[in-house]
Amino acid sequence: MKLGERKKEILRAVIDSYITTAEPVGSKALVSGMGMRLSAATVRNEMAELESMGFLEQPHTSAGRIPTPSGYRVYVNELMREHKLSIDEMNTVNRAMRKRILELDRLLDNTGRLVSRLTSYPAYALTASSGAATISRYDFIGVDANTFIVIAMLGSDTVKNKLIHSPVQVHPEFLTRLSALFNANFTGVPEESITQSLISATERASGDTCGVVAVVAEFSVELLMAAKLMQSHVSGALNLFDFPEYRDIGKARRVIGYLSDEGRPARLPAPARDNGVTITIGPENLAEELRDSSVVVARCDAGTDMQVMVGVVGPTRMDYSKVTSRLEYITRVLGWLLSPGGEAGDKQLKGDDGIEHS
Amino acid sequence: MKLGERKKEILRAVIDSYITTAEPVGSKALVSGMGMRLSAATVRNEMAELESMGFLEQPHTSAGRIPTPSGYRVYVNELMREHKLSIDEMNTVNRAMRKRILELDRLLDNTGRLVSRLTSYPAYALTASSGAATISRYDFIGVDANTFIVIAMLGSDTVKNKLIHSPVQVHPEFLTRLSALFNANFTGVPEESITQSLISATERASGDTCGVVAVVAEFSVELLMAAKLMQSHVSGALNLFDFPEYRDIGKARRVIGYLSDEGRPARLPAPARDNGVTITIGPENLAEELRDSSVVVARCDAGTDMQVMVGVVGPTRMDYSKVTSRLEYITRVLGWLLSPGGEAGDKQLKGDDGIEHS
DNA sequence: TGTTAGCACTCGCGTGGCGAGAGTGCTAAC
DNA sequence: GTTAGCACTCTCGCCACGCGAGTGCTAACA
Repeated sequence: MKLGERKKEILRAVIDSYITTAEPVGSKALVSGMGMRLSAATVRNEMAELESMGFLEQPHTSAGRIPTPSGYRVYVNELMREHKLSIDEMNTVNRAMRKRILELDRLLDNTGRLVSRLTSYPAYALTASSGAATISRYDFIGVDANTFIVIAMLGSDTVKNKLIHSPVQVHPEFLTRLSALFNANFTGVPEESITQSLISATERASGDTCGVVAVVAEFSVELLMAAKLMQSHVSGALNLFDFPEYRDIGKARRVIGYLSDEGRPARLPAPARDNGVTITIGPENLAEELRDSSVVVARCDAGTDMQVMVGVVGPTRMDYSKVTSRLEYITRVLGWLLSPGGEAGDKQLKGDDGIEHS
Repeated sequence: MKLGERKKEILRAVIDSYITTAEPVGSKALVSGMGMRLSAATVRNEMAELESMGFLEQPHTSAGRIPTPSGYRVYVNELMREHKLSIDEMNTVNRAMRKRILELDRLLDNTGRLVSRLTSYPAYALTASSGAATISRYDFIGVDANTFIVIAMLGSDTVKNKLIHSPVQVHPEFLTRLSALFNANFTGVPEESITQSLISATERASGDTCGVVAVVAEFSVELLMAAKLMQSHVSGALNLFDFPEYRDIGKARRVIGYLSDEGRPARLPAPARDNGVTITIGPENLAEELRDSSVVVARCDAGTDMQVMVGVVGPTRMDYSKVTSRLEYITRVLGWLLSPGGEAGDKQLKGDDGIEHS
């Protein structure tokens, strides 16, 4: 099913126009709007053929044409013009990302916000890791007689803390003992290894009689579960309402609900390799809720067993070109920041001149 | 403007019915639906009078009546029947709150979620503190040669951490020096006292040549700003779409946008005293964006100079009675948890039998 | 005097017909 | 292979119409 040069041009013009206006585009509008050197009648014939090939369709007889999902498919695969980021936009990204945020989840949150601001579509960011997450170290800090802080580091990029009151006094030596025990027995183990018997043993060994050990263990399990759940950070959800295709509240609701619902992100599309971008158009989506939306998602790898996905959802007539280029740039920057020598990436952005030094 | 007993009963019946159906209620529907022992004609006369008093209005001639804001006002002030929480609901609250979360912002987040689940309206939670927030202690933990964690405690209930990579090696002695300097000079001071000259002095005193001090100082400022901003945690925003009055997307958007927008919460209503509940109906709201929504907000005090506000927004025909009772109960529990001897509150909930032991 | 039944009236809402406009497909000419 | 012309189709906005819910008024009743 090879398309002739002229058909390609017309298909591209139709999609470009539909992307910006959301109105079915007719032959007349096409020749006048675009700088077409063909007559409307010829364009009509071509459009009729594109329709029979399944790339265009008419909402009803005697209306203009709109692209079908397969139409968008060939558009993103071969027709789409590459969109360049302006210097301004690059600077925005660089400035936003240069804040040296090292904690993964805060970083993802920020990235999502940035993406949704830059694309004006709702955005999400989430991590997937092939290996099970484990806690790499514990620290205990006494605050006052009854209060202490436990700090747990997850892998090499996430630090979480919790403030704990104890019904009885906590002595510094008790905290030292806790620290030794947790660092010896709770680090490097997956969530399911934190069993009741391990907790009881630790309670005995530390001399804890009032459940402090249990609280710390519960906190640890919570962290490990959260890491496994691939929580997604959604931002700019309200942007969805700017698009006429989501005037229908139910539709918008389902999409936003789906994205925010934890656990669900499992069924979002994901690119196969580092720096890859995947575009999933309407019915290509696995999730029922996204069947009439499109998803563009970029991946960047951090270390050997963790991947970050940054994605955007919108109507099928999404501006694929603009979104793709921005996602690509942002995940590239994210990759620099997350690469083992994170500071190297940091240096890349120092310039603030928008010129890419890679 | 004293209302007769019968007028009160009719006004209450109209509002009760309108709250559940969102349809204008006519005289006939009233006498048949409710167990009225009066005839429709009499009710009609009374309703006409209530209308001339400004408590009811007709969307158009020959439609039923709907309550006006002043109608709701007298309803909440004197007509509303007290709603009792069921044992089940109390248990839900107790179980959800009993998790011993001590960090304020996580607690607020959870509370908001709980409220929106229990009321089916969007909920928000935020803190206001009369005194300026300050950092009460710093801790520095070395992770590896180039990496360390800084932990800052805000007041007595918030702990935040940040992972920092340094371009040069950080020695344990350097961290000790940082700790001493920050605990001496950065604790107990408001955000505006963290000046460039203080930072420079600290850099010199610590021997920092690569901006690590600046990063920690910036982190501190960020925390203090966030504490001052009264960030609000909004949950269940999507619930708004269940109400026909928010079918109009623009309206729903404005309300949700207003709540989520940081900084804005300043203009939300707030009760004057601990455990108080304030109901603000439609045009009574200061914020333009809330002029046709109602807000119910409960306050509970934690310590001497911090207040927590938990609120709910919805259409003016909100179920004030249900919402008020739930907010009251939840903030009471929150108050126990936040009271200086937080564990006392914890004990109140131990029973899980829903019986209130206070 | 307060309450009730009856009745004419009002007005929003949903339905159906109508005309305008946009866009198409087909055919014939270039 | 391309273009101009023309009849046809279908949506959308507009308007008139009738239904029904609900009212206000009046007169009769306890």
